[in-house]
Amino acid sequence: MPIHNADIAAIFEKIADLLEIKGANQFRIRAYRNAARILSDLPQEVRLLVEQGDDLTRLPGIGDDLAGKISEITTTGRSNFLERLHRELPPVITELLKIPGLGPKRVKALYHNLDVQTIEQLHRAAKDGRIRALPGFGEKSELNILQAVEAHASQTHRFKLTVAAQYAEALCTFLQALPGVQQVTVAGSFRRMRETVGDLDILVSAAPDSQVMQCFTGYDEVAEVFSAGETRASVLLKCGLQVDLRVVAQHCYGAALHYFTGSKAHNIAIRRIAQQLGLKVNEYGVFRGTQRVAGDSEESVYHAVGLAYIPPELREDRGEIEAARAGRLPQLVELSDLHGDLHAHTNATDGHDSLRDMALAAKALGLEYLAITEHSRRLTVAHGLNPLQLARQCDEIDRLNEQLGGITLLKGIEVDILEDGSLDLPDSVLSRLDLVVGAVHSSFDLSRAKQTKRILRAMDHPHFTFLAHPSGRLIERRAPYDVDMLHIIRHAKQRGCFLELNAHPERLDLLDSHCQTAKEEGVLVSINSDAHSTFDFNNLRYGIGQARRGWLEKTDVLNTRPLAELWPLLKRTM
DNA sequence: GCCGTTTTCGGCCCGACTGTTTTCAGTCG
Repeated sequence: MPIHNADIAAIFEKIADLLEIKGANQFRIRAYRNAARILSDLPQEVRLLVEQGDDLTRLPGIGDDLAGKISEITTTGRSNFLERLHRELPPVITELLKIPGLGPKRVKALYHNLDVQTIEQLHRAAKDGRIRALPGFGEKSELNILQAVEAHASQTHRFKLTVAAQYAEALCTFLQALPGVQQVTVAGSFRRMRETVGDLDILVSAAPDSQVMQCFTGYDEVAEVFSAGETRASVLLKCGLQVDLRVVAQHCYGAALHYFTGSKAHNIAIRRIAQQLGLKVNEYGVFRGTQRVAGDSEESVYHAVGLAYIPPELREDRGEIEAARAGRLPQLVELSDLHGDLHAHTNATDGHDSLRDMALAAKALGLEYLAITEHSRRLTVAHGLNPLQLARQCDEIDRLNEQLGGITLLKGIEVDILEDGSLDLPDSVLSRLDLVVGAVHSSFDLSRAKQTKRILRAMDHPHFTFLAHPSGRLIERRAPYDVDMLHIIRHAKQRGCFLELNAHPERLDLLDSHCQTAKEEGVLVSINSDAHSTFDFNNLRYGIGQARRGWLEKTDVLNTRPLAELWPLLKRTM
């Protein structure tokens, strides 16, 4: 069974957890966590680098020791070091770190004094009143642990960006209307457009005498207040979403926004640079000694440490700081750059709205073209079209294009890629279309080799235009199928076809790291709504967010082209 | 455990809130 980057990252996280409980050097622990993050973000499988004999220490944060451990894990599937740690501490004990309020020191104390190893044992110890007697704990701590354990049973999960957006919008409207409130911004992973968010981080600037904190903790939707101080509060909404609020004075807004947007790794890197320059960065500003030299705006924070402004979507410590320093940050694609949408459905299959309504909605958004790409016959659950039905729709599109002004409908299909890599409709039918979108909707569990071969063969088809939702994952619901994405991207380059970034909030597929690879390999990405109703065009902004996280610029995106420039790109040359 | 335009050793981001404490450790973001 091949070892994936996520497997190695999980082992490193486990090692870091156990080292923390043991009380090891905090920087050693950080090195493991940092390496876990680097590996998770890496677009290529590190196992392949090991097989090729590449020097792993070229990766940031990986030195001789960790390179050796990575090689060991990829070849044996195990880590001697982790197993040695397991002999000192029970492996399950790291579960205890997931309980809010329990960190390494307290877990260690609970284990050594009360032999607590599992969450069940922790629950019993708290109920029996044994925890309050431990040094450093008290009655309040014991009660908090009991409540945290009981809440843990109901599992906190991450929220999809679109879902979080609904709660965020309502809360911002509420906060903005409070007396004394000047500015309100949702920061954190939401602002960085991560595909899911674990909590909402909201920044507010307000007059010193404002009652914003009290109003926030008293907000209708609040189920529980975890903490509430003068400048910071943390609550749980009834929907299960945690919200952290930070209030600062207006003149600190830029520094606070930078701090509260993260990511943590990005902030640490920035602060380290500041340190080298004899500066200190915190949420109140940039300081030289006691003198404040920047912090009104985020731009001023970056400039103070000698960098160009870095857009939030790039702030993951994945090379953006080096790029900013070298003056080669990308000019990220924007929603207004899109000239069209190349993936949409109508009520002819599983969509809700008519051809005409979809066209008018796209036109109202300012799009110049919209491709209609229904499912093909194989996908019976979606009422996929057979050749005759598709021909009729093509006729209808021709008629509509004569009537509609300001928008052009393109004739397409989202054709199933069958298990052997052939397409679900005959060439004679596909040849009439403006574009052919290939998609995998079945046999998700093929081996990596077979799944990759299936897709490569589909791309070889002379009419194939781009691969829809390339990884097939559904966020929080279905893992991506196992494919060699680098091979697929290179094959797309060779064949002159493209990849989709599907903007549906459940998909956001291509993944951001694969967008970067596509860009590096010179393969254009098409950012499409996969709209099944006129409302779904709203999803394009999430696709743009994902594309920006993947460093894509206007020129890297297929459908930023005006129609006149798109036509020749749709006609395959190879 | 990593890293270096000052370094191969000695550093490693910074502050708020809570609870158990009498001045601060632990946890979190």
